[in-house]
Amino acid sequence: MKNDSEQKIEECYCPIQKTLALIGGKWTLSIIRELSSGSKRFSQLQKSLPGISPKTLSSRLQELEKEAIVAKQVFPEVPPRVEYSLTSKGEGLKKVLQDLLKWGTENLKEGY
Amino acid sequence: MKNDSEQKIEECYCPIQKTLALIGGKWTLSIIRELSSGSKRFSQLQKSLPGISPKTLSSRLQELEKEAIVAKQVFPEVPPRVEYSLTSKGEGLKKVLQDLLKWGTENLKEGY
DNA sequence: CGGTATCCTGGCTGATACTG
DNA sequence: CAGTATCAGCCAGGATACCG
Repeated sequence: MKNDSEQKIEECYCPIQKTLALIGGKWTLSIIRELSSGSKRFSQLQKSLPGISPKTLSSRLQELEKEAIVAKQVFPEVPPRVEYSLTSKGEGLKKVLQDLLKWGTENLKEGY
Repeated sequence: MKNDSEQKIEECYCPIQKTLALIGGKWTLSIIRELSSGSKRFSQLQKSLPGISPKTLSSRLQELEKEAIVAKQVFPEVPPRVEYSLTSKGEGLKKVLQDLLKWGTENLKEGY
């Protein structure tokens, strides 16, 4: 009763590695969490994530945008305004994160 | 219909980070995959994972053992024999990896 | 065989300054 | 405001040698 699903994993790990590489960055999950509650501007994200450098934030945002996890909307105003938000893919990713959270909570040793 | 599960993620990411840190190592998934098909010896793992250094293999194995993902069994023989295998926790982790694989396959851009 | 001890390197990240 | 450019530091991981 577990054979069907178990086979796949043993054959192909590449998409898993890619997914981990994508969400495994130091700040990536935090960024996704911040955007879970609605779209935010670059500077808002910076304030919400104490310690992140603009360079890192920019990089992570670009990666996530490239994979269509977050959407970037530019408002042609002065001063410039840019808003980032989760796409439906990003919402789907949250599902996976739930499972990760569940497993981690149930199986990881505490007390660090 | 999605509110209940989504809340948690926005409140606590620590176990997710820990889980990612645990399985995010360069070779960790491959090690788990190798052990999926049954217990293996240190040297067998080395052969199955071309390019891994004994130091790295040892480190990953220790981490996984520490979190009870893999079990280490020492046979007091000459020459020494040690076998590593997945524990039930490790099997449970495979479930999560399935979801990761599914999401990655469906949502990640191809062509690298 | 099954590791540990050392040394070393590349890439990610942080800090900071600067620009459109 | 929303980034990019530049430089420096840390650390996972690689190479290699050695040990019980």
